[in-house]
Amino acid sequence: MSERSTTDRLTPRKREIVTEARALLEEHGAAALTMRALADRLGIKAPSLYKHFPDKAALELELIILSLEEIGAALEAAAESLPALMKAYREYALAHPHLYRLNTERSLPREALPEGIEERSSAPLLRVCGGDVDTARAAWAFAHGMVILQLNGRFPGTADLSAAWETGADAFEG
Amino acid sequence: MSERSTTDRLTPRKREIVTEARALLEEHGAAALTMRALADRLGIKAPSLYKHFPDKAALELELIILSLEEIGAALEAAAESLPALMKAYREYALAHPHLYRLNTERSLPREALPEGIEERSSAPLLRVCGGDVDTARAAWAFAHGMVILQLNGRFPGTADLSAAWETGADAFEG
DNA sequence: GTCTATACCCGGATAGAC
DNA sequence: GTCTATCCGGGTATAGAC
Repeated sequence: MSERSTTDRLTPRKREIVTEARALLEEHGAAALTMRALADRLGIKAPSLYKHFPDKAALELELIILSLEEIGAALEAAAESLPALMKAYREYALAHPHLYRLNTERSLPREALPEGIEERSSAPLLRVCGGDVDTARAAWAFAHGMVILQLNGRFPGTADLSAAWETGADAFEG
Repeated sequence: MSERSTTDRLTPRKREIVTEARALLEEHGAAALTMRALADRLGIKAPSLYKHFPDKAALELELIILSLEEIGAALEAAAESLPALMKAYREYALAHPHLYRLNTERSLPREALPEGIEERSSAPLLRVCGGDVDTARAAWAFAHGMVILQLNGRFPGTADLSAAWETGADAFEG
């Protein structure tokens, strides 16, 4: 269970860069996360970033890892029941919408990910579903759908989303 | 119930352009849908497109309208039960992944949409849910989540997604 | 309705000096 | 590890002739 966290895996300078990248992303969205803007924020010039990361994708990978770790931890802390776990998922995603998007809107670069992180991130859900992978996947799809449709402005402004969440949580508990 | 379809609303030339835009999008994805590439495909130069549409967003709007109409029709044709309707939703989305993405990954430009199209598109689902909006929203979130997580390569390659769909459909029927 | 020419802005990334 | 200078490519969009 050695779970080398982001903190151990990166040099201090790289961690600083990732931290600022995260802040930039969370504050202004994916479109604002450019190598130039990030460099500005760090008080350096864009080309200097390439001494630390080979390309932008490598930087984004660190953000994805970070987000997977945090989601796993948030779910772990709420794994007493499916409704509690869904509440934690919803709250994490809505608290970090741009990071959540970066994480979920592209296919996982599985080969580049630290060993076992994908499993760790979803283990609490699977456990709460009694090991039933079909229920776990369906529940995940529901939760992700609720979050992302809301973030994408797809529900009417008047919609009572908490009621829909409750309906979904109940549906998967039977 | 006058439902001016795309076919009546646009001049023939505009329809040709929209048709080619759709083909380009469906064949090569959103990133490939550029004004230059679209013009190439039509055998004209990019600036000429601006004689027909004020900007790219206006063109994309037509694609979104088109997709909403088609989804509504697909659901209408399968509205005998929730599982049947979900099957239709899944099949439409997977048959037109890039169009489906264009439609769902941004907030709906509701003011620019033809009157009532959003309602028409979702009416079959609401009807099948017996008018219960919470169930309809939860079921939609589930279906969208399943589709988009699959398109984003989020499920393991070995996952039995049909089983997860069935689990979800059952959950919302009780 | 189409063309040519072009402006404009933005992005990621590299070379080579210090 | 940072800099300056620069390349290269891509996109949307406009002006004005035909």
